[in-house]
Amino acid sequence: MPELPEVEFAARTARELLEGRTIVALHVLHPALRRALDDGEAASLAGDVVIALARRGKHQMLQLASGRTLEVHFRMSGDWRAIGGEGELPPHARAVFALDDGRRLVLDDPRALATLTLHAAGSDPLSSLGPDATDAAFTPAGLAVQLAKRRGAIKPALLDQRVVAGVGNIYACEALWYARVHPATPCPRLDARALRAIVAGIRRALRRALARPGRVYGAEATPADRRLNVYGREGRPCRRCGTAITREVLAGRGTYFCPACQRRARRAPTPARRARHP
DNA sequence: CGTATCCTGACC
DNA sequence: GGTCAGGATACG
Repeated sequence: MPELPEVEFAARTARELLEGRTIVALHVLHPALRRALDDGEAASLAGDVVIALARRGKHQMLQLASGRTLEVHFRMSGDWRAIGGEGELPPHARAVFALDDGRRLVLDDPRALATLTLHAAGSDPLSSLGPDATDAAFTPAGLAVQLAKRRGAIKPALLDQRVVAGVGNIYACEALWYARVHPATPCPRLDARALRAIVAGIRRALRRALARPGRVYGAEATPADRRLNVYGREGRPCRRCGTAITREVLAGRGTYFCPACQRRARRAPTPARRARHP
């Protein structure tokens, strides 16, 4: 489920429940969570107070009164469910925060890949994260700097959270469709115009998803949800030109694009790139 | 760089 | 039974 927009909506839910509340207990229900958070750490959360919940990229950071930070990452299928004291746990409950007002916040995660990580006071766990995709600090010029070190394809680069935080497989596909850039285009072949289009495409795809809560993909997305233009639309007509959408695997991820309106750049963008040719 | 891996469920 | 999945990381 979660890319930046879905995490943003989930974070709003969690914020409402958690902020200002004392954690009575954190119950860890799935053993995989213990790889990052041992039982002692989980127990140490009892009595701590959630001062604030901040989202950075796809990470949710719970700032605790003790000065520590509890990082929550949903990975592939995590989500929050809020229930009262009597409510039944959802079928894929993996962890439960019991709060001092009697309510509970449940980490619901079918694939059990989500992580909870406790960071000591004063540590800076997200220092390598790039600018938030929704932030004004994410600019074509900044993207150019990040991509200058890369020779590989643009789409895997957009999925690298050090380049830009919050872009996942769905919105990387969508953004490149808006930008009319082929996902396999080598980074060195992208000129300034293409980078501007990619940044604008990312913003546009995310803005569209952030405009309305709810899933954009999967069983819970209604057919009326036409928020996605290429992802999951293999064989269906491109909404711009009618050409059948193609699916290819790139860097191990399903990659959807229009083979007609997303072409690879034909030549290097700057003379410097070609300087070594005679 | 691509590939395997974590884990479970949905779908063919 | 096999394949695929919205993420990230360890590894060759």
